[in-house]
Amino acid sequence: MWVETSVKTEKRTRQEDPSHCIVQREREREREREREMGRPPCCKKGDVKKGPWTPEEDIILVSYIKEHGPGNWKAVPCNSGLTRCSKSCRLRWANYLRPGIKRGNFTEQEEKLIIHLQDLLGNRWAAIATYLPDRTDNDIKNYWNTHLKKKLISKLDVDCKDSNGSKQQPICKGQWERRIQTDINLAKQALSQALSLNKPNDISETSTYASSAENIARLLQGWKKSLPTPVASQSNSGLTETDTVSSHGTTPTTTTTTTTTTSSSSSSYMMSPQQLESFVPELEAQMPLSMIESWLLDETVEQGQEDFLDISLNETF
DNA sequence: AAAATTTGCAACCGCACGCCA
DNA sequence: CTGGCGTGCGGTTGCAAATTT
Repeated sequence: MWVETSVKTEKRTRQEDPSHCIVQREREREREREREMGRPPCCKKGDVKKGPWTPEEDIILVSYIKEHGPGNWKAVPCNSGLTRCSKSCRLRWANYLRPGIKRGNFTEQEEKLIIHLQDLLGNRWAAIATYLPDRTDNDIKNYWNTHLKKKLISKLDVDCKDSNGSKQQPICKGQWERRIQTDINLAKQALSQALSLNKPNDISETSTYASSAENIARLLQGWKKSLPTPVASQSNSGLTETDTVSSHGTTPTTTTTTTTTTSSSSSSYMMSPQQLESFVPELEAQMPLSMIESWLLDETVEQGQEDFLDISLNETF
């Protein structure tokens, strides 16, 4: 769905709302002041194109990133010739163009996982997205808002009607115990992954891509492998195909794989590689690493990764 | 068949955070 | 220590497609 854009997006300004106009004017003034004070505006208004991206723009962006790697988004529009704001470029890359993105058709497993994680983490989509490495936070957020929310609401309605007269607790008893337990499990899982640095990635190849994005993303095939060195100052977006679930806490591998996270550790349940680096020695000081490892392994072997999910997921549904 | 309404989702906006000079 | 800057995140918007009337 590629549409001629700029004209349409002009309409996006919410001028109808008078209160909004006041706020808008206030902000304009603020920006003006900032400009006078020396702070350059993020993007020159007017020069920046908005609205849906065209395939041409996509190709420009992809080939630029192919050459320079993601990151330093500020420089992208200037150097690539795109008339887009740096933010827009980053977003387009992160949510649509970067390789390894799986789109549409959420599986039942994914659905359950999202519901479960949303229950645990709230609307921290970036954190949730780290558990679904081939999905973007935006996608998950949209899916939640459009599908899952309704699904859950109607489910709760049915539950309430079913349990006529009895306690109408949507979430069953002992939820906090289970929640805490699951939190612990999540933390353990993250740490476990962080500790098993040498384990090969077992993220299965994704098979479904958005058709248009797929074509463009294919331009990148081979690029990642041929990248001589990890690009300096990698941003968090992108490069997921080889990325593992890394984001929930694995430290960067020392292979040629560029490590990134789709989110910047906004979750308290997860640790950034930096955090882990400082956390692990700290922990190790308190107890030997082997102990931690065996503790983790014991637990995960006993339970199995899926078990902990199933338990709570089955309860969620 | 046309109009009205709903749905899905790409993209924007503003805020917050971390890094660095 | 502080402020500027770049980046990431979550909420929200609005367009196009799909569905209903």
